[in-house]
Amino acid sequence: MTAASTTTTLGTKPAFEGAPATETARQIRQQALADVRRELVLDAARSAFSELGMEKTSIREIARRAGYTPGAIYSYFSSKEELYGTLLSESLARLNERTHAAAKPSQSSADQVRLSAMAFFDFYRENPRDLDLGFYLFQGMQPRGLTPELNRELNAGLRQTLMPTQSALCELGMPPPQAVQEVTALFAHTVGLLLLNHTGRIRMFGQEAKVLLEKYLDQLIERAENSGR
Amino acid sequence: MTAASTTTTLGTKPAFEGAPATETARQIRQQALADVRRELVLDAARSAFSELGMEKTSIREIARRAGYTPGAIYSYFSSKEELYGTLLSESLARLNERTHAAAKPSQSSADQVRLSAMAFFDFYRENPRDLDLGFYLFQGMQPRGLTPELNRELNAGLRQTLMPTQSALCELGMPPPQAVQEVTALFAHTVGLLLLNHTGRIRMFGQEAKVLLEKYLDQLIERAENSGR
Amino acid sequence: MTAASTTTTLGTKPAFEGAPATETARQIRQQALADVRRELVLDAARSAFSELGMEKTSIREIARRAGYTPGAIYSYFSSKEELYGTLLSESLARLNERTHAAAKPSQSSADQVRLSAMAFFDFYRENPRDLDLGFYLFQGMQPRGLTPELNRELNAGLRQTLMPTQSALCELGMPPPQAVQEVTALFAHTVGLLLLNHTGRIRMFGQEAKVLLEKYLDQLIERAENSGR
Amino acid sequence: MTAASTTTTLGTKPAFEGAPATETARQIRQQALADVRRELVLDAARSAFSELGMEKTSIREIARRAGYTPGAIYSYFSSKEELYGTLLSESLARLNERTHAAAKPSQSSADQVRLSAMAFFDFYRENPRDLDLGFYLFQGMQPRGLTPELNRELNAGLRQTLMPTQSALCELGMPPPQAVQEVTALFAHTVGLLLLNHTGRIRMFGQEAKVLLEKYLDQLIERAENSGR
DNA sequence: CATGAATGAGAGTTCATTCAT
DNA sequence: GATGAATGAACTCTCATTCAT
Repeated sequence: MTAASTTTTLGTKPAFEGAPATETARQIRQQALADVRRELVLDAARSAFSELGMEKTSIREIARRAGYTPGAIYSYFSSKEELYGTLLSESLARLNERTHAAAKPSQSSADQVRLSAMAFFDFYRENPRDLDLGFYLFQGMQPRGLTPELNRELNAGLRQTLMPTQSALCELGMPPPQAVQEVTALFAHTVGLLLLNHTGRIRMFGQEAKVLLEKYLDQLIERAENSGR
Repeated sequence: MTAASTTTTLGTKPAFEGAPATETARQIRQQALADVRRELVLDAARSAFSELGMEKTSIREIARRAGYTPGAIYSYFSSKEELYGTLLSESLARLNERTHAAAKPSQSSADQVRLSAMAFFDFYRENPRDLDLGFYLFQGMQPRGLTPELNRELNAGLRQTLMPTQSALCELGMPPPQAVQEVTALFAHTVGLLLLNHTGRIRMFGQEAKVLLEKYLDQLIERAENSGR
Repeated sequence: MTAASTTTTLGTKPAFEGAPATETARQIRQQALADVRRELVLDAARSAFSELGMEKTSIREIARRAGYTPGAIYSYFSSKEELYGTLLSESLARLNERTHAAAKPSQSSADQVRLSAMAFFDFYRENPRDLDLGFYLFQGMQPRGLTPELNRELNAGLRQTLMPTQSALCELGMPPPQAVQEVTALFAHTVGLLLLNHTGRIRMFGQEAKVLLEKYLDQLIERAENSGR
Repeated sequence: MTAASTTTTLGTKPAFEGAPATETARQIRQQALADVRRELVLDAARSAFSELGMEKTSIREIARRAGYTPGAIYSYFSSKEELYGTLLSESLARLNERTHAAAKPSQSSADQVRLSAMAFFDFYRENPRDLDLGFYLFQGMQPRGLTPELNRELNAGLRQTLMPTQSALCELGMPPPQAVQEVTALFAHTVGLLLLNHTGRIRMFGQEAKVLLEKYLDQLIERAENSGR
């Protein structure tokens, strides 16, 4: 900016009346660059979280890892919470991809239930910081400092993530309303297991989270198969 | 001093043989007073937590609510973490009482399962901040700044809480190892539902946490009754 | 960014060859400014020390005098001890300059002993807070919170300071091992006198520190001159 | 106080017109007890200092070690500084005893110089915390918070401590004014060596404090013996 | 005389955020 | 867009001292 203005004769800002077409093209390029840099910040934030945890990660630390100074972060995110929100949004997108990729039409519906549910479980098991992120932002009744739009988007993303499992249950003969109910229960069950696992409490009982989830899925599939009759 | 004067008629100095006894009486009263004040601090902490959440609650805020200056808190708790630990410990004690009171020998074993499990659920549903407390302190692999002894004590307390349900399952004919497994799964399921409920995510699915838990318990009892055969 | 803009001729961005140079120039200016401000903080610290003494000087007080808020100090020094260490380091550098400047080759060796030793004495006599600083940081077996590197640096600086005197003693004919010993004793003697002077205890004896040091130096030079024979 | 009032019938305060003789006897006993307890506090302070150092020793810690609560300390000392002052006063008394005991009339005057000076050195070498105490209280121009009386008393005590050495120098034939001067210089030299030793700086030079002091004393005695001629 | 609860001031330090450049 | 200096409010915790009992 400062540097840029030194070479122009106007010294203030690029002329609007110049070549609009080029201007637009350049704007597009600029936007692309901005997106890349924004992603760079998000990468830095992710790496900081996964190494230091949610609480020890400061804007300073994220900036440092992104090769920026703290102030620069605010060019891309208007607050820490917004940055977190975006991070969660991307996390949900990756999760979504995993659960959808897990359930292929070539498999039996039972397998689709099992695999999509397991994909969900494995995602958070392998990336416990993504779990932290979700807990951090959804603590309390109103999600912290998230804009309502982002909140709705996150909710929709989460809902979407469970669709493969829900559809597969329907295909097994379960009536849609019951499928929704079962998917909700499955979601709760999975989250509970992940939490016990993540906090180490499951060792208290001498159990394995994955084994328990497998048992739960067996029973769920049995209920689905029986529901049709 | 105060105590001493109560036993003498002259009001100046205690009789020799009276002294030790009265001394003790005074100590007991003093201790009782101290306990009351300590409890007052804990009440302030609880109220702060429930209004502001765990992270926004500072020693300053707790002191303010207790009518103290920050330094005074350290007469009762040597650190913030110790205060939190005590709070969680008391929370678990209350929970323990609830689950044990819920399952009476006069009831059928099936009802004992249902009622003790529901007592657990209702406790946290009614006192969502107690849930926060547990999550706060058990975050990460090693509980934050808790002494290992307190950690063990808390683990034992939690384990104890689930015993009524576990015993009732055994009485229904379930082999002990399976009962432990089922209780673990039940614990996870309940925690998951509480979380969805607490964060409002369950509305997303148009479901009721309590209904889902009831369904889960029906299935659990059925499994228990069948396991004997 | 700046680099990217260098490819157009339209004047929105700086020319290729100009950018790096200006960039560097700006960095240099920025750095110079930063150095000035850092020195400002050190000045404030020095003034606070000299008025309030070492222990009553807090980061808050230093910030106040420097026209900063407490947090700003941490942009320049990562901790109170680092600030103190820097202060001591600069103090030693000034002292070093004085003792080296005092002993010129044109003088007789005896005068070099006298003048360099007196320079040491006068420096601390005129700047008693520099003495405090040294005592503060070198209290106890391991210097308080100083990094080992800084500690080594300080030790080396102190050692260096006494070299002019040591060399002059050798030139007077004193064997090096004895010169080291004598310089150590001289150092102790000087520090002792400074201390008595600084704490006012020397008045107790109705003596003058400088006179005593002069006598000591006369004897030392005599010993040096005799040691050759 | 309370105890005192127990013998009166008025129950409020001792009657002046009561039995003065008995009152006095009891008062004396009381005073003796008070002195013992005061000494107990001083012992606690000494032990705390020698284990924790001057800075980490708080009134709380001293009280704890004395078996008292913090408030009780103020029955014996009106402030922390007064406690320190008393401690230093006792320290000087012990030192005094040592230097006087070291120089016996049966020894040669030269030995009396050597032994009394060494007694001084050894005392502080063996009890480095007593050195800290002196430095702590005599820092800055005006001794911290000491009453002028105590200050004078301390000065006199210190002066007294060096008398055996001074007298012995006179006996060796040194004129009194020169003896005072030499004793002052010796004092400074010793303090300087103790300081270098205490802070570990003497290792920098590869020297031994005691050896240096012995050399200094040899020279001093030689000067004394020559001064008569 | 002794307690012990409480104060009040202050310590060092951290951090999201702002803003002139 | 980016810098980086700076703010301001917050944090946990310590301590000498006071005072009603």
